[in-house]
Amino acid sequence: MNEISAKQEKVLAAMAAHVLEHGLTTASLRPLAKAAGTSDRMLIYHFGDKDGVIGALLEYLAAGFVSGLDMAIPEERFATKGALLAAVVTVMRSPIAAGYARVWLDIVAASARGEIAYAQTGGAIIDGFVAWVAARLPEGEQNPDRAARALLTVLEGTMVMDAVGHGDAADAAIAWFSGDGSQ
Amino acid sequence: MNEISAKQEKVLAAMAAHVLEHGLTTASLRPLAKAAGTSDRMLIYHFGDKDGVIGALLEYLAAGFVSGLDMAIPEERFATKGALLAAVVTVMRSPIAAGYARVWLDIVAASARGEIAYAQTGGAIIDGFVAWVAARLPEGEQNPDRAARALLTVLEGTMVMDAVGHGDAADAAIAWFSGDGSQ
DNA sequence: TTCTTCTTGTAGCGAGTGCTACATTTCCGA
DNA sequence: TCGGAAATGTAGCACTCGCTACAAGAAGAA
Repeated sequence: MNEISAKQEKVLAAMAAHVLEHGLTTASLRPLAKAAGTSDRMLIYHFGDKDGVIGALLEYLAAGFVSGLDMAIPEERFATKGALLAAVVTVMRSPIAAGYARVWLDIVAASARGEIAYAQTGGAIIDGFVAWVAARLPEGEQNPDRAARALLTVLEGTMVMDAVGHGDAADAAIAWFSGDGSQ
Repeated sequence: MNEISAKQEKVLAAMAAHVLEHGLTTASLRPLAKAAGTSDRMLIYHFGDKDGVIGALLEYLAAGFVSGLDMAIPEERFATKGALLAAVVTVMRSPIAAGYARVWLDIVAASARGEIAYAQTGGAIIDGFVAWVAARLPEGEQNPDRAARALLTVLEGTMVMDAVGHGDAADAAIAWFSGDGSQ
């Protein structure tokens, strides 16, 4: 359905790099076009309007994120839920993931503001992420879906805490999640 | 230090109401002024520049939030950490708190984007919140500060999940936090 | 009253926003 | 080689943004 030429792909890649550095919701057409070596005129021509540009960008970024995540953490079952969470948090804290974290929090804030396009994309990303986590949970988990969602919720919390400079709190949550909370 | 007249207070209250409905980072001077029955010219006059307006607004909103939270959940020790988390989540999901959740996620996203003023305010809010939670933790908690930070991290995760329409995942995390994760 | 200081309205500047009208070039099939 | 379609450049429109210059009223002190 979405036939994109090699040229389009290059444009998207360049814009994605710009967005990963500067944020998504603050991006405007002219800077985006400049980063991609084209003009706002051309972006509108190819994507219809700004929403089209943002939508394509979101799709591109989401795909890049999951492939990067798969690269960093191949599909294999972890010994404990805590180890899996710690591994994902480590990846999310790496410099190359920082841009994705920024964009993700932009999506979340826009969703909370009621922008349904963002909320839908955000929900879809979470759905994919739940499956991704469930496939890496220790074997014998009674309710993998439920466990994956709980783990993801804690992960989201750590991203928020990291964003406001409270990685210490995030660490406390990870440690607590890894133990049973009693220590 | 911050002497604010009754008139200023009214202006701030009106602007806060506007921000709670429409978001913080998307707010601009003219709509803000209109909501407060004044002019952009006057906002600059009283607060210096837009950063001054936003700063005063953040201060006002933070104060309103903690007083509302104290009202909803007075200072008393809960029987379990899970019960405390569930109580806070219930409050945060109430319609009157929705605006604060929106604003909070705006602050988080701006912090991630590197806007230090927001990051500092966000960090301070978390600090206050940690103390607030610690004071309500069950007695006999070995490390209240650590437990409070872990609880808060999970709470932040639930807010993110709620924002993107995955309250179900948040519920899973709450249930898991309340038990020991084995059920 | 007169003078000074505080407060407010009017108007506008320069920059940026998404988007469009119009003309031109480029390219590919007939 | 020609003709139509796709692609691109130039210029600009109507709007919003944060902020400011200037002047006029309001209020209080002398």
